[in-house]
Amino acid sequence: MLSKKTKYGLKALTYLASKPKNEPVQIAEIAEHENISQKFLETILLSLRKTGFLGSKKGKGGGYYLIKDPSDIKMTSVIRILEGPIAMIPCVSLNFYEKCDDCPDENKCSVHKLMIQVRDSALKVYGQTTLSDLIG
Amino acid sequence: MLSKKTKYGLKALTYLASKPKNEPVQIAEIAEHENISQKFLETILLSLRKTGFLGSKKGKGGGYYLIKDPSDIKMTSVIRILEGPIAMIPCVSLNFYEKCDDCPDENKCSVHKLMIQVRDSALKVYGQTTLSDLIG
DNA sequence: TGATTACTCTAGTAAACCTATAGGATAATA
DNA sequence: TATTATCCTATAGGTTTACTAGAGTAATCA
Repeated sequence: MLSKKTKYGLKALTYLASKPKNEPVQIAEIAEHENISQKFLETILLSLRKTGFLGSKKGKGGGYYLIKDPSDIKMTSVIRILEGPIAMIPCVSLNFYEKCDDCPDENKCSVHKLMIQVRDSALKVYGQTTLSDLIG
Repeated sequence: MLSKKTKYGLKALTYLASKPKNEPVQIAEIAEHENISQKFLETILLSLRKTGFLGSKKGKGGGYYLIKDPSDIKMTSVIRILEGPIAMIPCVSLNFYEKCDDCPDENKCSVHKLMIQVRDSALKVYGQTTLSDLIG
């Protein structure tokens, strides 16, 4: 399941992408337009800023804005930041790999085999989709 | 993330599929072979029996066995029983649809748009994979 | 019949995770 | 200096996950 965090984060990014570049948009405006709890959105936007997607400006006329061009923001990186691994199980994760306790041999594991295919199919979608594809 | 329940269930099904048909295999044997807590596996196999994948026999020489041919068991149905929806968000789920509270218009939602693609790509994998593809 | 075996079923629980919310600190602007 | 808006940490409260306990039921075999 996609967390609310990821969902809200994506919506906020899309909203920001629809605005003129480098024009700060206030949290309150995004929250209201997308029906998101403002306080919750604060923490989400903060993490998107710390990971290099957003810039911010404090004080009057401040807000958040996209740093990169929407067509340069791939879903793979957004999802990994907000949601975590794209793989459904750590033993097939490219960026968050972890061995299974119970598996003596990954290469013989049926779940492993299946989940590699699922991962690759998701990766294909996320890899060819950028923020600019989500607008409009 | 794939739950342990689904992972263990898939492993158990694969193990059963590798055995001669209609020969009951005890929970204890599956649990030991796949390194799964026996008590936990009990509840998983029970739910697979109740949903028509497995048959069971009580008493000495009893156990669980596959009812259908492995090539007739599609991953779509196994996953839906064990894990729940294949979609990552209820508003794009075919079998577990639910409207989002915050979305006034699904068709204009960027998350909706993206998640339909992800759902379809997962569905393609699960739809063309059967239990027999996972053996060996 | 009675002992053993093995599945059936209901509850309970500890830990982890999710979805916020609170409240003060910090910085920019006017 | 007053106002605006982000920054940051902590924590509350609910839900889900991953088991575990223990008693019940049915089948087999001596």
